[in-house]
Amino acid sequence: MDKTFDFKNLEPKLYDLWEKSGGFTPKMVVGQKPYTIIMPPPNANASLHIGHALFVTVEDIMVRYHRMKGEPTLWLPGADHAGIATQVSFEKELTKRGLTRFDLGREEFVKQTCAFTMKNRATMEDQLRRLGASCDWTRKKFTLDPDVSEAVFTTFKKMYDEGLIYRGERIINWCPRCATSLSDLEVEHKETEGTLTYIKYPLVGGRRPRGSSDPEGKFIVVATTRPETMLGDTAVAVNPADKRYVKLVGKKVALPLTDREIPVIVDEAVDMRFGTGAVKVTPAHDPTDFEIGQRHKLPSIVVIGQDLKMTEAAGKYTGLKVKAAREQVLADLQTAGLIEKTAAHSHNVGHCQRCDTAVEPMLSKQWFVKMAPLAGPAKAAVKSGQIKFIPEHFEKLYFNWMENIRDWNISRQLWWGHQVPVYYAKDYPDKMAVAATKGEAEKALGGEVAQDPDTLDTWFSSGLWPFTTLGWPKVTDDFKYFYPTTMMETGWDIIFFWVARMIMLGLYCTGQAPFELVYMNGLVRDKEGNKISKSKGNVIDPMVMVDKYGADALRMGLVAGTAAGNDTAMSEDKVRAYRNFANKIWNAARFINLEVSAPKDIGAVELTSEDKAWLKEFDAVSAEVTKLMDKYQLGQAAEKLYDYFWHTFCDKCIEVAKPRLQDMAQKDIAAAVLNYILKNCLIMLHPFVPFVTEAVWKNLYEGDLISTKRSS
RNA sequence: GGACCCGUGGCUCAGUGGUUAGAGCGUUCGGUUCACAUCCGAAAGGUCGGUGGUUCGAAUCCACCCGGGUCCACCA
Repeated sequence: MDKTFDFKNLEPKLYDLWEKSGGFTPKMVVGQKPYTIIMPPPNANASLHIGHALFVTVEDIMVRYHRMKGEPTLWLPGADHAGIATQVSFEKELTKRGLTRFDLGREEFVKQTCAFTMKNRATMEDQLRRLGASCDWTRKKFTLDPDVSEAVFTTFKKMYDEGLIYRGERIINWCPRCATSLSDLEVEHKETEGTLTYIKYPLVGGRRPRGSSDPEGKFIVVATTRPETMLGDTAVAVNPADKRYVKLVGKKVALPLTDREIPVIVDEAVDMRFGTGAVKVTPAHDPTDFEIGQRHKLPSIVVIGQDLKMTEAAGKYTGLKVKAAREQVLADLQTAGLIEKTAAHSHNVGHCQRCDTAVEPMLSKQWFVKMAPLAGPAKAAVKSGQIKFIPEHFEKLYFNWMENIRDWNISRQLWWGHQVPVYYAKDYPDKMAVAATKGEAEKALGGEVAQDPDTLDTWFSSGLWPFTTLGWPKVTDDFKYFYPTTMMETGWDIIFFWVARMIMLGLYCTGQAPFELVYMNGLVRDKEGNKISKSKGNVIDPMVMVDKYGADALRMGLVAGTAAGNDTAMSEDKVRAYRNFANKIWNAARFINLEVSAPKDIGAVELTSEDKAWLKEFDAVSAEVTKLMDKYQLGQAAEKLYDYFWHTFCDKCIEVAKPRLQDMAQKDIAAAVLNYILKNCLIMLHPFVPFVTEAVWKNLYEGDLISTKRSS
């Protein structure tokens, strides 16, 4: 054996041996409960980052642990097309070439994005191998695989037929850069400095409102941060309890800059303490206003188009960009003497999660999933303990979201993703059919059809992932045997995006909760606890760590001493420390290999009381580690093993044994004990540091099956 | 506005009712290089944010307070 563990040379060889041996493919034993993890499919649009390395490590540890216990163990790998994320990322590439997606056209764009994705996917899969991921590559899946897509379309149709998916004209989040609608989750709110403008709306035949700030009594004053939307106002609302306005309710105001008159109405949603207590209602451009509009059957007037230009409904402002329209509206109001005052006002403005462009709330016809009927069973599954979260407190977060759930906008005007399975008759575009395949649509519509250009929210297919990967809706052997799965391991940041939806859709589609356990890993942060980001320049590339210190070292660095759900601080120092640990294992084994030949079984030698004490201590550690593993306290299990192996086994057992190994009378006994503990430590350590333990094992117990010499 | 998390040695964090509170990195002193990119031994360093309570016993449970962070949310 070499003086040090040559991870650079050995790790890839070992992985190759593992993969070729078929050991990652489980044997399905009838009657034996399998241990199953469906890997969260990494987005196939970039290399793996340190966060991926963490989840791979945690999952691989659990999978190796259960596999070694003799359970049929499946870890199914995959890749996600990652709709909007990939599209935005590829569009950035195009921008560098001075192109937009519209220059390419949809077909060519999809083709190129696909090539881009496949290239990234291959890289990503290699990186998983380098991290030691013992997943079953024979079962790998991609979210755009034909069978997965078919399952997605089938689900869409089923939900449509059962009234859970509907098409509706509602206020959605519109990203003007991506030119698509977004779900509420894909919008990030940012505190933005704005201006609150107080605008006077003249009363029609009005009487002086008591306490009004308007001395003439001819106006009702509203406050807004979006003056240009006034062109689409269809009412002014006040709180029913607001005494200041009680006499104005039911009256009309003349909407400035237009020739329309709009009513003054009452609605609970109005906050008396904000602004003047009177609010302009623009149902087409504000979510609250939309709801007020629904309650009062107000018309919706769209004055801002998807291109962020004023529509024809905006009269003389038609064609102006929103910002220009705002300035013009303000100027015109000023001229008319209708601006009472302005005030600085900071408020939250939604931004696109992917491209950071300010999102425009907009009335639009989109597809939605009705969430309330799905949320009920999903809440119950967690409440009843059918699904458990680790750590438990994330259940509160889950309930909190479930209880305030709103319908889910699932249609996107993107090009990369599953095209919605909605078809229109070519000759009669009003005739629509939802069908799992084009053939079915043609049958239903009796002739040629055109497919709706929209695509699905990428998280829709993700929500089906635990079972589409196993062949559902076909009742395959895999589905029967491995579903429901055992554990879903993922980051707490996608608990709503993904975990909640998998539970809802899993229960809906299969009638069973898709997994028993949700293990939340934390975020990997830098040494100072900062979020890792390219812009901060504190990125730790997992592959660089693997190159410098080995995958075992990186794995230990990621999990040792961390707890589920807690963010973990990562540093090169830490990885270096565990590189030394991997080497320590190697050298302890090397020492025993040098000093001991053909060790006897501990049952075949006369143990001293001291030997018995060593073995007893080992047994205690072994029991404790097992207990920790079963409770998913991996960080503690890793630390316990580290501490025991280094500071008890190496520092004490081996040191004390050194003189005994020179003593003919003691030699066999000492050798047997050392060998026994080493061998069992290797077994327990293997899930954490699979490479060095495997290399040692092969050298000591299987003969030198792999060369430990550096290849020239 | 609602909800959640955290506050433990210089730094980054484990530990969630029970004997002298732990690890990694860092610091100090000594030894060794005879398995180890070294390694070993020893040491310094914490009234576990504060106050009150429950308990035979609390870093660990409860209440309040202070400090830090995060998420959700339609105050225009």
